[in-house]
Amino acid sequence: MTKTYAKPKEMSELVSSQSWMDEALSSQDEMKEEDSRQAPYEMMAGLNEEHDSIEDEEEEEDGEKPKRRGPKKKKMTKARLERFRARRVKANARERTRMHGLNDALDNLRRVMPCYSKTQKLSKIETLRLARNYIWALSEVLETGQTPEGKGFVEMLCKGLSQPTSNLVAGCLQLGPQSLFLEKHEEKSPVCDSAIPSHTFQYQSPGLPSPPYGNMETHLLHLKPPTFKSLVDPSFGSHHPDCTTPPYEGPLTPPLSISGNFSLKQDGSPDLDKSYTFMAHYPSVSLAGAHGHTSHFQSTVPRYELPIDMSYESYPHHVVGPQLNAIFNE
DNA sequence: TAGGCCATCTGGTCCT
DNA sequence: AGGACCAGATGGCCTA
Repeated sequence: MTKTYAKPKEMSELVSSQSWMDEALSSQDEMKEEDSRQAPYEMMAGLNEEHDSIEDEEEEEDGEKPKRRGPKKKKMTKARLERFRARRVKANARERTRMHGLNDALDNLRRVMPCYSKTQKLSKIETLRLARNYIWALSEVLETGQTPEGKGFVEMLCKGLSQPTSNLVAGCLQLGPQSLFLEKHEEKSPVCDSAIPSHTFQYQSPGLPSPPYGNMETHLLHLKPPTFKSLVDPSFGSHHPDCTTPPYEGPLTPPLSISGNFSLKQDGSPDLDKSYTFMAHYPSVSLAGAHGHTSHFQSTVPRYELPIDMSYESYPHHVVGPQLNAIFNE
């Protein structure tokens, strides 16, 4: 489909022809800026210097244009044009930095989501939706004081998410999406119905995300082990000069095996050296410990029984984090 | 090839 | 005046 956007307002007026864009694009390779998508406007700063006035260009280009109302714009002298361009260049740089900071924050958010993959990032909108659902689901858990029941918890997380993201979440939480969605279909549950219509269900491998997220095997080839830190690591520092949100460097959950279970060392601790794909946070694990009873997660997911005791007490302290440890022990 | 997602540029608006 | 924020426009990349 051809996108039919209106023409940019001022750019076409500022510059009489498309030639500046062509020149700018052709000269992109020569640019020394870190960003190869550097501004065409910034690149064109040295172009069309023969024009002393923007208004001159407007008059030349479009004689049929209706006269603009209001006070007549100041004549754009060469000096004014220079200043304008300089301002624009600076503003563009600021805007880029600002957006990078925003993206960094989104990345940090992705890392604390129930599933996280460096290779297949959730889109921005899906990240926000999942975050909303996650907060909602955890709030429910806190309010009711009960551990999240596997399927119901995943259903809450999946509400309004796309099918691939829903499958990803379900896979990460070790709930077979197939069973989840088929059951949902049978139960006519409103949750996720719009997001994952049964007739479009294309799940291929139980417990694994569907395309475009690929499968565990392919991801396993590309992933590196995570750095486990506490969930509320005080050592957080900003890696971006303009990013006020400290980077989230990990807290993530132990690596999953292809079957979706943790890879364990001989001593029973998670094998952090093993490749992994998606990291799933298990609120049920932590909260089970917090409320002093064991997780129901295993019993609700018979096909993916966890090989270890998933109660908080058995969970490695360095994974959960001392801060949370203190909270849970309150 | 359509459509989704993204980065970037840009002008407008508000605030300091 | 200048910076932050925002939303529209645009083109690139990728996937089904």
